Amino acid sequence: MPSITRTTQAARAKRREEIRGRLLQAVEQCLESETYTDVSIERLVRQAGIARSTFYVYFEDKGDLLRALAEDVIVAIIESAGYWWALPPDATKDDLREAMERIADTYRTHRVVMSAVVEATAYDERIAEQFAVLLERTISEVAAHIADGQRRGFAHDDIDAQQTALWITWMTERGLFQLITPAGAVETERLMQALTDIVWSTLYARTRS
Amino acid sequence: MPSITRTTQAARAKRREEIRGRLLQAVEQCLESETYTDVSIERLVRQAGIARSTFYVYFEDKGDLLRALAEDVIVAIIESAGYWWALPPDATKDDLREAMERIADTYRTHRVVMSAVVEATAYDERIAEQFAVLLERTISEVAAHIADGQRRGFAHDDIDAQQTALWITWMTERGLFQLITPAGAVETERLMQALTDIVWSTLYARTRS
DNA sequence: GTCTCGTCCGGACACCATGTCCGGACGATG
DNA sequence: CATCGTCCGGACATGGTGTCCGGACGAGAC
Repeated sequence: MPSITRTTQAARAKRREEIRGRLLQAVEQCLESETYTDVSIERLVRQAGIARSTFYVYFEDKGDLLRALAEDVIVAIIESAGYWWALPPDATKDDLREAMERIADTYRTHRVVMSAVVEATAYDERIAEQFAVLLERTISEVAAHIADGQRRGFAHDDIDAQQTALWITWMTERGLFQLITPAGAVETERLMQALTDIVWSTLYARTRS
Repeated sequence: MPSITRTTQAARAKRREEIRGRLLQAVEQCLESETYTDVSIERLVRQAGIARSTFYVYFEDKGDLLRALAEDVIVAIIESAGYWWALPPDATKDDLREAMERIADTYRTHRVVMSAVVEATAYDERIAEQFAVLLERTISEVAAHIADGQRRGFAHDDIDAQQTALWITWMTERGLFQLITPAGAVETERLMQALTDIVWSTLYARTRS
Protein backbone atom coordinates (compact mmCIF):
# COMPACT_ATOMS: atom_id res chain seq x y z
CA MET A 1 0.00 0.00 0.00
CA PRO A 2 1.28 3.45 -0.84
CA SER A 3 1.40 5.82 2.04
CA ILE A 4 -0.59 8.84 1.05
CA THR A 5 -1.25 10.70 4.20
CA ARG A 6 -1.87 14.40 3.83
CA THR A 7 1.04 15.21 6.10
CA THR A 8 3.31 12.95 4.11
CA GLN A 9 2.48 14.62 0.84
CA ALA A 10 3.00 18.02 2.37
CA ALA A 11 6.36 17.00 3.77
CA ARG A 12 7.44 15.57 0.42
CA ALA A 13 6.39 18.71 -1.42
CA LYS A 14 8.26 20.83 1.05
CA ARG A 15 11.42 18.81 0.69
CA ARG A 16 11.06 19.01 -3.09
CA GLU A 17 10.78 22.76 -2.95
CA GLU A 18 13.73 22.92 -0.63
CA ILE A 19 16.01 21.08 -3.02
CA ARG A 20 14.66 22.92 -6.01
CA GLY A 21 15.38 26.16 -4.21
CA ARG A 22 18.92 25.05 -3.43
CA LEU A 23 19.52 24.47 -7.13
CA LEU A 24 18.09 27.82 -8.15
CA GLN A 25 20.20 29.49 -5.52
CA ALA A 26 23.31 27.58 -6.53
CA VAL A 27 23.09 28.62 -10.16
CA GLU A 28 22.79 32.26 -9.14
CA GLN A 29 25.91 31.86 -7.03
CA CYS A 30 27.78 30.19 -9.89
CA LEU A 31 26.75 32.98 -12.21
CA GLU A 32 28.46 35.50 -9.96
CA SER A 33 31.85 34.10 -10.87
CA GLU A 34 31.26 32.35 -14.21
CA THR A 35 29.50 32.84 -17.49
CA TYR A 36 26.29 30.87 -17.94
CA THR A 37 27.92 28.88 -20.73
CA ASP A 38 30.86 28.03 -18.50
CA VAL A 39 28.74 26.78 -15.61
CA SER A 40 28.89 23.00 -15.66
CA ILE A 41 26.27 20.85 -14.04
CA GLU A 42 29.03 19.17 -12.09
CA ARG A 43 30.02 22.35 -10.31
CA LEU A 44 26.41 23.40 -10.04
CA VAL A 45 25.31 20.37 -8.05
CA ARG A 46 28.42 20.46 -5.93
CA GLN A 47 27.56 24.04 -5.03
CA ALA A 48 24.01 22.97 -4.19
CA GLY A 49 25.24 19.92 -2.28
CA ILE A 50 23.21 17.33 -4.15
CA ALA A 51 24.09 14.44 -6.45
CA ARG A 52 24.36 15.02 -10.17
CA SER A 53 21.83 12.32 -10.90
CA THR A 54 19.34 14.11 -8.67
CA PHE A 55 19.64 17.23 -10.76
CA TYR A 56 17.96 15.47 -13.66
CA VAL A 57 15.01 14.61 -11.45
CA TYR A 58 14.32 18.29 -11.04
CA PHE A 59 15.34 19.79 -14.36
CA GLU A 60 15.74 18.54 -17.90
CA ASP A 61 19.02 20.36 -18.39
CA LYS A 62 20.81 23.60 -17.67
CA GLY A 63 18.46 25.55 -19.90
CA ASP A 64 15.44 24.29 -18.03
CA LEU A 65 16.95 25.55 -14.80
CA LEU A 66 17.62 28.97 -16.28
CA ARG A 67 14.09 29.19 -17.65
CA ALA A 68 12.72 28.54 -14.19
CA LEU A 69 14.96 31.26 -12.84
CA ALA A 70 14.00 33.67 -15.59
CA GLU A 71 10.26 33.39 -15.13
CA ASP A 72 10.06 35.45 -11.98
CA VAL A 73 12.54 37.98 -13.27
CA ILE A 74 10.57 38.51 -16.45
CA VAL A 75 7.42 39.09 -14.47
CA ALA A 76 9.22 41.68 -12.38
CA ILE A 77 10.48 43.49 -15.46
CA ILE A 78 7.10 43.58 -17.13
CA GLU A 79 5.61 44.90 -13.94
CA SER A 80 8.17 47.66 -13.55
CA ALA A 81 7.78 48.64 -17.18
CA GLY A 82 4.08 49.06 -16.52
CA TYR A 83 4.76 52.31 -14.69
CA TRP A 84 5.64 53.87 -18.01
CA TRP A 85 2.39 53.22 -19.80
CA ALA A 86 0.48 54.02 -16.64
CA LEU A 87 1.77 57.60 -16.81
CA PRO A 88 -0.99 60.21 -17.03
CA PRO A 89 -1.45 62.15 -20.28
CA ASP A 90 0.01 65.29 -18.74
CA ALA A 91 3.11 63.59 -17.40
CA THR A 92 6.30 65.63 -17.52
CA LYS A 93 9.68 64.64 -18.87
CA ASP A 94 10.84 64.05 -15.32
CA ASP A 95 7.96 61.66 -14.75
CA LEU A 96 9.04 59.76 -17.83
CA ARG A 97 12.63 59.69 -16.64
CA GLU A 98 11.56 58.27 -13.31
CA ALA A 99 9.57 55.55 -15.03
CA MET A 100 12.59 54.67 -17.15
CA GLU A 101 14.85 54.59 -14.14
CA ARG A 102 12.48 52.23 -12.44
CA ILE A 103 12.93 49.75 -15.29
CA ALA A 104 16.67 50.18 -15.12
CA ASP A 105 16.60 49.47 -11.40
CA THR A 106 14.76 46.23 -11.96
CA TYR A 107 17.31 45.22 -14.57
CA ARG A 108 20.12 45.97 -12.18
CA THR A 109 18.48 44.06 -9.37
CA HIS A 110 18.22 40.98 -11.55
CA ARG A 111 21.43 41.60 -13.40
CA VAL A 112 22.86 38.13 -12.85
CA VAL A 113 19.88 36.28 -14.26
CA MET A 114 19.28 38.74 -17.07
CA SER A 115 22.87 38.49 -18.27
CA ALA A 116 22.56 34.74 -18.38
CA VAL A 117 19.26 34.92 -20.23
CA VAL A 118 20.63 37.24 -22.89
CA GLU A 119 23.66 35.02 -23.25
CA ALA A 120 21.64 31.83 -23.54
CA THR A 121 19.19 33.45 -25.93
CA ALA A 122 21.93 33.40 -28.53
CA TYR A 123 21.99 29.63 -28.83
CA ASP A 124 19.19 28.10 -26.74
CA GLU A 125 15.97 28.13 -28.71
CA ARG A 126 13.61 27.67 -25.79
CA ILE A 127 15.18 30.44 -23.77
CA ALA A 128 15.13 32.63 -26.84
CA GLU A 129 11.42 31.94 -27.10
CA GLN A 130 10.85 32.92 -23.49
CA PHE A 131 12.83 36.10 -23.95
CA ALA A 132 10.94 36.85 -27.15
CA VAL A 133 7.72 36.73 -25.17
CA LEU A 134 9.05 39.45 -22.89
CA LEU A 135 10.01 41.57 -25.86
CA GLU A 136 6.77 41.06 -27.75
CA ARG A 137 4.73 41.75 -24.69
CA THR A 138 6.61 44.98 -24.12
CA ILE A 139 6.36 45.98 -27.75
CA SER A 140 2.62 45.57 -27.86
CA GLU A 141 2.24 47.53 -24.62
CA VAL A 142 4.36 50.36 -25.99
CA ALA A 143 2.46 50.31 -29.26
CA ALA A 144 -0.84 50.45 -27.40
CA HIS A 145 0.48 53.31 -25.30
CA ILE A 146 1.44 55.27 -28.40
CA ALA A 147 -1.84 54.56 -30.16
CA ASP A 148 -3.74 55.62 -27.07
CA GLY A 149 -1.68 58.81 -26.87
CA GLN A 150 -2.44 59.54 -30.50
CA ARG A 151 -6.18 59.22 -29.89
CA ARG A 152 -6.05 61.36 -26.78
CA GLY A 153 -3.65 63.90 -28.20
CA PHE A 154 -0.58 63.45 -26.01
CA ALA A 155 1.51 61.62 -28.61
CA HIS A 156 2.56 62.59 -32.11
CA ASP A 157 0.01 61.38 -34.60
CA ASP A 158 2.36 61.31 -37.58
CA ILE A 159 4.37 58.34 -36.32
CA ASP A 160 3.88 54.63 -36.93
CA ALA A 161 2.87 53.32 -33.51
CA GLN A 162 3.74 49.69 -34.15
CA GLN A 163 7.12 50.22 -35.82
CA THR A 164 8.17 52.94 -33.40
CA ALA A 165 7.31 50.65 -30.52
CA LEU A 166 9.65 48.03 -31.99
CA TRP A 167 12.62 50.35 -32.15
CA ILE A 168 12.06 51.90 -28.75
CA THR A 169 11.79 48.50 -27.13
CA TRP A 170 14.86 47.14 -28.88
CA MET A 171 16.81 50.22 -27.93
CA THR A 172 15.76 50.08 -24.31
CA GLU A 173 16.40 46.38 -23.94
CA ARG A 174 19.83 46.61 -25.51
CA GLY A 175 20.80 49.64 -23.50
CA LEU A 176 19.70 48.17 -20.21
CA PHE A 177 21.73 45.09 -20.98
CA GLN A 178 24.78 47.28 -21.55
CA LEU A 179 23.99 48.86 -18.23
CA ILE A 180 24.37 45.59 -16.35
CA THR A 181 27.31 44.30 -18.34
CA PRO A 182 30.62 44.38 -16.50
CA ALA A 183 32.33 46.14 -19.38
CA GLY A 184 29.97 49.06 -19.14
CA ALA A 185 31.61 51.78 -17.16
CA VAL A 186 28.66 53.93 -18.13
CA GLU A 187 27.38 56.98 -16.37
CA THR A 188 23.93 55.82 -15.50
CA GLU A 189 22.34 59.19 -14.83
CA ARG A 190 23.38 60.87 -18.06
CA LEU A 191 22.51 57.68 -19.90
CA MET A 192 18.98 57.49 -18.58
CA GLN A 193 18.48 61.18 -19.23
CA ALA A 194 19.50 60.65 -22.84
CA LEU A 195 17.08 57.74 -23.23
CA THR A 196 14.31 59.90 -21.79
CA ASP A 197 15.17 62.69 -24.22
CA ILE A 198 15.03 60.36 -27.19
CA VAL A 199 11.69 58.86 -26.23
CA TRP A 200 10.32 62.26 -25.34
CA SER A 201 11.26 63.91 -28.60
CA THR A 202 10.07 60.92 -30.59
CA LEU A 203 6.69 60.47 -28.95
CA TYR A 204 5.53 63.51 -27.04
CA ALA A 205 7.60 66.67 -27.60
CA ARG A 206 5.46 68.44 -30.19
CA THR A 207 2.25 67.93 -28.23
CA ARG A 208 3.57 69.97 -25.27
CA SER A 209 4.72 73.52 -25.70
CA MET B 1 69.12 22.18 -47.75
CA PRO B 2 65.71 23.71 -47.68
CA SER B 3 64.27 24.55 -51.02
CA ILE B 4 63.40 28.21 -50.94
CA THR B 5 62.94 29.26 -54.46
CA ARG B 6 60.78 32.28 -55.05
CA THR B 7 58.41 30.26 -57.21
CA THR B 8 58.12 27.59 -54.54
CA GLN B 9 57.20 30.08 -51.87
CA ALA B 10 54.63 31.64 -54.13
CA ALA B 11 53.10 28.27 -54.93
CA ARG B 12 52.99 27.33 -51.25
CA ALA B 13 51.34 30.61 -50.31
CA LYS B 14 48.81 30.15 -53.05
CA ARG B 15 47.94 26.66 -51.87
CA ARG B 16 47.66 27.95 -48.33
CA GLU B 17 45.25 30.62 -49.40
CA GLU B 18 43.30 28.10 -51.38
CA ILE B 19 42.73 25.83 -48.39
CA ARG B 20 42.06 28.75 -46.08
CA GLY B 21 39.48 29.96 -48.54
CA ARG B 22 37.86 26.55 -48.68
CA LEU B 23 37.46 26.64 -44.91
CA LEU B 24 36.00 30.13 -44.87
CA GLN B 25 33.61 29.12 -47.61
CA ALA B 26 32.66 25.90 -45.85
CA VAL B 27 31.70 27.62 -42.63
CA GLU B 28 29.45 30.01 -44.50
CA GLN B 29 27.75 27.05 -46.13
CA CYS B 30 27.33 25.31 -42.80
CA LEU B 31 25.84 28.47 -41.32
CA GLU B 32 23.11 28.40 -43.93
CA SER B 33 21.61 25.30 -42.38
CA GLU B 34 22.91 25.34 -38.80
CA THR B 35 23.47 27.70 -35.93
CA TYR B 36 27.07 28.76 -35.33
CA THR B 37 27.04 26.94 -32.02
CA ASP B 38 25.80 23.78 -33.67
CA VAL B 39 28.45 23.74 -36.37
CA SER B 40 31.01 21.11 -35.40
CA ILE B 41 34.53 21.13 -36.68
CA GLU B 42 33.97 17.60 -37.89
CA ARG B 43 31.22 18.61 -40.28
CA LEU B 44 33.05 21.77 -41.15
CA VAL B 45 36.16 20.04 -42.43
CA ARG B 46 34.13 17.39 -44.19
CA GLN B 47 32.32 20.18 -46.00
CA ALA B 48 35.66 21.75 -46.91
CA GLY B 49 37.13 18.41 -47.91
CA ILE B 50 40.17 18.54 -45.67
CA ALA B 51 41.38 16.55 -42.67
CA ARG B 52 40.39 17.64 -39.21
CA SER B 53 43.99 17.82 -38.09
CA THR B 54 44.72 20.21 -40.93
CA PHE B 55 42.09 22.60 -39.64
CA TYR B 56 44.21 23.31 -36.59
CA VAL B 57 47.12 24.25 -38.80
CA TYR B 58 45.05 27.09 -40.17
CA PHE B 59 42.94 28.20 -37.23
CA GLU B 60 43.17 27.96 -33.47
CA ASP B 61 39.54 26.97 -33.11
CA LYS B 62 36.06 27.69 -34.39
CA GLY B 63 36.13 31.18 -32.94
CA ASP B 64 39.32 32.01 -34.74
CA LEU B 65 37.70 31.03 -38.01
CA LEU B 66 34.68 33.20 -37.35
CA ARG B 67 36.85 36.14 -36.43
CA ALA B 68 38.62 35.85 -39.75
CA LEU B 69 35.27 35.77 -41.48
CA ALA B 70 33.96 38.72 -39.49
CA GLU B 71 36.83 41.06 -40.23
CA ASP B 72 35.83 41.84 -43.79
CA VAL B 73 32.18 42.07 -42.90
CA ILE B 74 32.85 44.57 -40.14
CA VAL B 75 34.86 46.71 -42.50
CA ALA B 76 31.96 46.67 -44.96
CA ILE B 77 29.49 47.71 -42.29
CA ILE B 78 31.63 50.56 -41.02
CA GLU B 79 32.06 51.73 -44.56
CA SER B 80 28.35 51.67 -45.34
CA ALA B 81 27.55 53.46 -42.10
CA GLY B 82 29.92 56.19 -43.20
CA TYR B 83 27.34 57.45 -45.66
CA TRP B 84 25.29 58.66 -42.73
CA TRP B 85 27.84 60.95 -41.18
CA ALA B 86 28.94 62.07 -44.59
CA LEU B 87 25.48 63.58 -45.17
CA PRO B 88 25.56 67.33 -45.86
CA PRO B 89 24.18 69.73 -43.22
CA ASP B 90 21.09 70.42 -45.31
CA ALA B 91 20.25 66.76 -45.89
CA THR B 92 16.57 65.91 -45.94
CA LYS B 93 14.76 63.21 -44.08
CA ASP B 94 14.74 61.14 -47.25
CA ASP B 95 18.50 61.44 -47.51
CA LEU B 96 18.76 60.15 -43.97
CA ARG B 97 16.43 57.28 -44.75
CA GLU B 98 18.51 56.28 -47.74
CA ALA B 99 21.65 56.29 -45.63
CA MET B 100 19.93 54.07 -43.09
CA GLU B 101 18.72 51.71 -45.74
CA ARG B 102 22.22 51.39 -47.06
CA ILE B 103 23.38 50.12 -43.69
CA ALA B 104 20.45 47.71 -43.59
CA ASP B 105 21.39 46.42 -47.02
CA THR B 106 24.92 45.70 -45.89
CA TYR B 107 23.59 43.84 -42.89
CA ARG B 108 21.33 41.77 -45.08
CA THR B 109 24.12 40.99 -47.51
CA HIS B 110 26.26 39.66 -44.71
CA ARG B 111 23.37 38.22 -42.76
CA VAL B 112 24.89 34.78 -42.31
CA VAL B 113 28.14 35.99 -40.81
CA MET B 114 26.52 38.72 -38.74
CA SER B 115 24.06 36.32 -37.17
CA ALA B 116 26.92 34.06 -36.20
CA VAL B 117 28.92 36.94 -34.80
CA VAL B 118 26.04 38.18 -32.65
CA GLU B 119 25.45 34.65 -31.46
CA ALA B 120 29.08 34.00 -30.62
CA THR B 121 29.42 37.39 -28.95
CA ALA B 122 27.25 36.06 -26.14
CA TYR B 123 29.82 33.57 -24.95
CA ASP B 124 33.08 33.99 -26.87
CA GLU B 125 35.13 36.74 -25.29
CA ARG B 126 37.42 37.38 -28.22
CA ILE B 127 34.59 37.68 -30.69
CA ALA B 128 32.76 39.91 -28.25
CA GLU B 129 35.82 42.10 -28.21
CA GLN B 130 35.90 42.30 -31.98
CA PHE B 131 32.21 43.16 -32.10
CA ALA B 132 32.68 45.75 -29.37
CA VAL B 133 35.22 47.46 -31.57
CA LEU B 134 32.60 47.80 -34.29
CA LEU B 135 30.11 49.25 -31.82
CA GLU B 136 32.56 51.63 -30.19
CA ARG B 137 33.81 52.80 -33.52
CA THR B 138 30.26 53.50 -34.66
CA ILE B 139 29.36 55.21 -31.40
CA SER B 140 32.26 57.60 -31.57
CA GLU B 141 31.47 58.40 -35.20
CA VAL B 142 27.84 59.12 -34.34
CA ALA B 143 28.88 61.20 -31.36
CA ALA B 144 31.28 63.18 -33.52
CA HIS B 145 28.56 63.67 -36.10
CA ILE B 146 26.18 65.02 -33.47
CA ALA B 147 28.80 67.28 -31.93
CA ASP B 148 29.68 68.59 -35.36
CA GLY B 149 26.03 69.19 -36.09
CA GLN B 150 25.66 71.11 -32.85
CA ARG B 151 28.58 73.38 -33.73
CA ARG B 152 27.29 73.96 -37.24
CA GLY B 153 23.67 74.31 -36.22
CA PHE B 154 22.05 71.33 -37.92
CA ALA B 155 21.61 69.25 -34.77
CA HIS B 156 19.84 69.99 -31.50
CA ASP B 157 22.26 71.59 -29.07
CA ASP B 158 20.33 70.58 -25.94
CA ILE B 159 21.15 66.88 -26.25
CA ASP B 160 24.06 64.91 -24.85
CA ALA B 161 26.03 63.93 -27.94
CA GLN B 162 27.93 61.04 -26.37
CA GLN B 163 25.01 59.40 -24.56
CA THR B 164 22.60 59.90 -27.41
CA ALA B 165 25.11 58.29 -29.75
CA LEU B 166 25.19 55.26 -27.46
CA TRP B 167 21.44 54.75 -27.57
CA ILE B 168 21.08 55.36 -31.27
CA THR B 169 23.85 52.90 -32.07
CA TRP B 170 22.47 50.23 -29.74
CA MET B 171 19.03 50.69 -31.20
CA THR B 172 20.23 50.47 -34.77
CA GLU B 173 22.44 47.47 -34.18
CA ARG B 174 19.72 45.58 -32.39
CA GLY B 175 17.10 46.42 -34.94
CA LEU B 176 19.25 45.45 -37.88
CA PHE B 177 19.91 42.15 -36.20
CA GLN B 178 16.18 41.59 -35.88
CA LEU B 179 15.95 42.41 -39.55
CA ILE B 180 18.21 39.52 -40.53
CA THR B 181 16.85 37.06 -38.01
CA PRO B 182 14.66 34.33 -39.48
CA ALA B 183 11.91 35.00 -36.96
CA GLY B 184 11.55 38.56 -38.15
CA ALA B 185 8.66 38.73 -40.53
CA VAL B 186 9.12 42.47 -40.36
CA GLU B 187 8.01 44.98 -42.91
CA THR B 188 11.35 46.45 -43.83
CA GLU B 189 10.14 49.65 -45.41
CA ARG B 190 7.91 50.80 -42.59
CA LEU B 191 10.57 49.72 -40.15
CA MET B 192 13.33 51.78 -41.72
CA GLN B 193 11.00 54.75 -42.03
CA ALA B 194 10.29 54.54 -38.31
CA LEU B 195 13.99 54.41 -37.49
CA THR B 196 14.55 57.44 -39.66
CA ASP B 197 11.74 59.28 -37.88
CA ILE B 198 13.19 58.53 -34.48
CA VAL B 199 16.68 59.65 -35.39
CA TRP B 200 15.32 62.69 -37.20
CA SER B 201 13.18 63.92 -34.35
CA THR B 202 15.91 63.24 -31.83
CA LEU B 203 18.77 64.92 -33.64
CA TYR B 204 17.61 67.29 -36.33
CA ALA B 205 13.88 68.09 -36.34
CA ARG B 206 13.87 71.40 -34.48
CA THR B 207 16.70 72.85 -36.56
CA ARG B 208 14.66 72.65 -39.77
CA SER B 209 11.32 74.35 -40.01
C1' DG C 1 9.14 -4.74 14.46
C1' DT C 2 9.11 -5.46 9.88
C1' DC C 3 7.66 -4.17 5.18
C1' DT C 4 7.30 -1.02 1.60
C1' DC C 5 7.52 3.19 -0.63
C1' DG C 6 9.61 7.44 -2.20
C1' DT C 7 13.80 9.74 -2.47
C1' DC C 8 18.63 10.68 -2.81
C1' DC C 9 23.46 9.23 -3.37
C1' DG C 10 27.33 7.54 -5.78
C1' DG C 11 29.19 5.53 -9.42
C1' DA C 12 29.23 3.39 -14.00
C1' DC C 13 28.29 3.84 -18.72
C1' DA C 14 27.86 5.34 -23.59
C1' DC C 15 28.26 9.31 -26.24
C1' DC C 16 30.11 13.28 -28.37
C1' DA C 17 33.17 17.10 -29.53
C1' DT C 18 37.65 19.10 -28.80
C1' DG C 19 42.52 19.74 -29.29
C1' DT C 20 47.06 17.36 -29.73
C1' DC C 21 50.19 14.24 -31.66
C1' DC C 22 52.43 11.19 -34.86
C1' DG C 23 53.53 8.06 -38.77
C1' DG C 24 52.97 7.64 -43.49
C1' DA C 25 52.27 9.39 -48.20
C1' DC C 26 53.11 12.54 -51.84
C1' DG C 27 54.93 16.15 -54.74
C1' DA C 28 58.26 19.52 -55.75
C1' DT C 29 63.08 20.81 -55.34
C1' DG C 30 68.16 20.30 -55.40
C1' DC D 1 67.62 9.90 -54.78
C1' DA D 2 67.53 12.60 -50.56
C1' DT D 3 65.08 16.26 -48.42
C1' DC D 4 61.58 19.38 -47.20
C1' DG D 5 56.93 21.12 -46.58
C1' DT D 6 52.40 19.69 -46.38
C1' DC D 7 48.32 17.01 -45.82
C1' DC D 8 45.90 12.78 -44.39
C1' DG D 9 44.15 9.49 -41.27
C1' DG D 10 43.85 7.80 -37.04
C1' DA D 11 44.89 7.43 -32.10
C1' DC D 12 44.62 9.55 -27.75
C1' DA D 13 43.44 12.16 -23.50
C1' DT D 14 40.14 15.32 -21.77
C1' DG D 15 35.88 16.94 -20.14
C1' DG D 16 31.11 17.47 -20.24
C1' DT D 17 26.34 15.31 -20.92
C1' DG D 18 22.41 12.46 -20.05
C1' DT D 19 20.90 7.80 -18.48
C1' DC D 20 20.72 3.99 -15.53
C1' DC D 21 21.00 1.18 -11.46
C1' DG D 22 22.11 -0.69 -6.79
C1' DG D 23 22.20 0.65 -2.22
C1' DA D 24 20.96 3.46 1.81
C1' DC D 25 17.68 5.65 4.62
C1' DG D 26 13.60 7.79 6.70
C1' DA D 27 8.69 7.64 7.27
C1' DG D 28 4.39 5.80 7.18
C1' DA D 29 1.53 1.04 6.98
C1' DC D 30 0.23 -3.09 9.19
